[in-house]
Amino acid sequence: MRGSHTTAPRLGRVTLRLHDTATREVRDFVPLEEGKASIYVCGLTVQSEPHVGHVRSAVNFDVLQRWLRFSGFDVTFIRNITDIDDKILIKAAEQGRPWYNLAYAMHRELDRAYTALNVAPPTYEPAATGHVPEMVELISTLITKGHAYAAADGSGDVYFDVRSWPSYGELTRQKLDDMEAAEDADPRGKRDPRDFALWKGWKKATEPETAAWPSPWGPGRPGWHIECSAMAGKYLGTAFDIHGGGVDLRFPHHENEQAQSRAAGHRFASYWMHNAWITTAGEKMSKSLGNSLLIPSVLERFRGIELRYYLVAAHYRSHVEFSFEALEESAVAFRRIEAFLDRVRDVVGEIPAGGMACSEFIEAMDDDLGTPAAVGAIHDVVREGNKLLADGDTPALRGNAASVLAMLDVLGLHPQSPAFTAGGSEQDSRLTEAVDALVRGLLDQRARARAAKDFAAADAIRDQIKAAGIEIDDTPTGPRWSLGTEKL
RNA sequence: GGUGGAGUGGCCGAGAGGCGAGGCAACGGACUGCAAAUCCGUCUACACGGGUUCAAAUCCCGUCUCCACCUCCA
Repeated sequence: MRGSHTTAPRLGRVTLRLHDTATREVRDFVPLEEGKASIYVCGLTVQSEPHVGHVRSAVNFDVLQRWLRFSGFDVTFIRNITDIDDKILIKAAEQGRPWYNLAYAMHRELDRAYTALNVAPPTYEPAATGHVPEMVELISTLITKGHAYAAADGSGDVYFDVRSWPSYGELTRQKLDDMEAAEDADPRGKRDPRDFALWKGWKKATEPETAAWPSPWGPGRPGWHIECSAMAGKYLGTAFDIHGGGVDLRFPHHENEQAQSRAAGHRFASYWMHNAWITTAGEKMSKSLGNSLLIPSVLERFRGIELRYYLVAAHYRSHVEFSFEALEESAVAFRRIEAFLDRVRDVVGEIPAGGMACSEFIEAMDDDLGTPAAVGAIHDVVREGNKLLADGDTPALRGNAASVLAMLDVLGLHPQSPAFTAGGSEQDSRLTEAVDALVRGLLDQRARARAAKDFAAADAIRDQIKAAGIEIDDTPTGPRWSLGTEKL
């Protein structure tokens, strides 16, 4: 079971397979440049507080990033922030504050959520508003090449001309003529109703001056799709390996991105990866959103590491029906792993770093990031470890636990990750020591009562400790205490 | 209308032609003063109807139900 592979780089051996939405196949991952992987993932539009669905995407692609690094790739990972768009402007206006104030506040909320879930920061996180010149340049290129035009109605809008790009629709295998034309949409200055905005002319009457940038077509702001094309081009070049995002972005966003970038002469992404939805009550979260699904609210009931485990235990391409019951079950399963590691630490001390991942885990991850099977493999190793613990085989146990830790780390679930231990202050550790001293005193009394076969007294002490929210486990090496999982 | 996806045991969730993922719950056993934890075992499921095959949850045909996207939702 254990150890035919190590954490050493596995360059030269192409073993990783990824599902490519464009071909709808699981294909060998062959990077453009040996040993390197470049990834662009669509981040969020910072218009409201992040909910569970938003962080799923981030966690899924964080696992991809970690797995590529573990596999020895030099990873460049770009995840953008869309900090200017219709909804931000509308919401900010409703709330009577500047749009950039709202966007920044939501961006900070998002960062907090990412941190709580141990989502590693990307190589760079470009914001749309910081890249308007690059977008203007790309739009100009498209106009020059005959794939875009300034609207004839004098609005200052610029549209991509879908009829000028024959392969439009290739990513989602749709034919232009089969697409439902938005019948209610006003044609504005479009040549075809399916043409999409690259640049939106400033609407003086309804939008603040701060939301308009200069351009050859007059003041305005970029369309959504062009942002990602421009930022991906700036940080990853005209060709890169993987483009990711949620399934809903396949069309129109990713289709449009690809059309724009290829029309401008870029090869763009080699692989497209899309994470599935997480719904509640059968509905997508944006529809059924109550406050309870916002990240800060979920984190009042579950730890970040538990929420992350829940998300990682499902395959990224599988639809997840979110429920607190399922999250609770998942948390219980994770605590089983954690409790094992705690018990091991009592026996062997600090578990060494650099453990080996088991081959089942590696095979699962190489197969399109098979995190469910990978998690299953971790549970198998934990079961082995529990036996070693019972047998008192300390040397084997050390390796076993190190393996568990290494695998957890790849999934971003290492319990000692700074993200999960942060907040522990000097005050907290003193508090822990104080509680430990008190509990130990009570446990000594209980031990004396048990030695005297006075089980009524012994159990009374255990109940008293339990009433304070502390669980007692009798182990071969003596009793140990831990904070109970039920909140008082 | 077009495109993509889903329906699995009490529950959550994998798998994608043969060799019973994993977890939770339940039950039986071991261990324990009793618990808890842990280990061993039990519970043999794949929406429906046909078909292909020595063998189908997995492939094919049909049916039903559900979901997402179709121009600024992760």
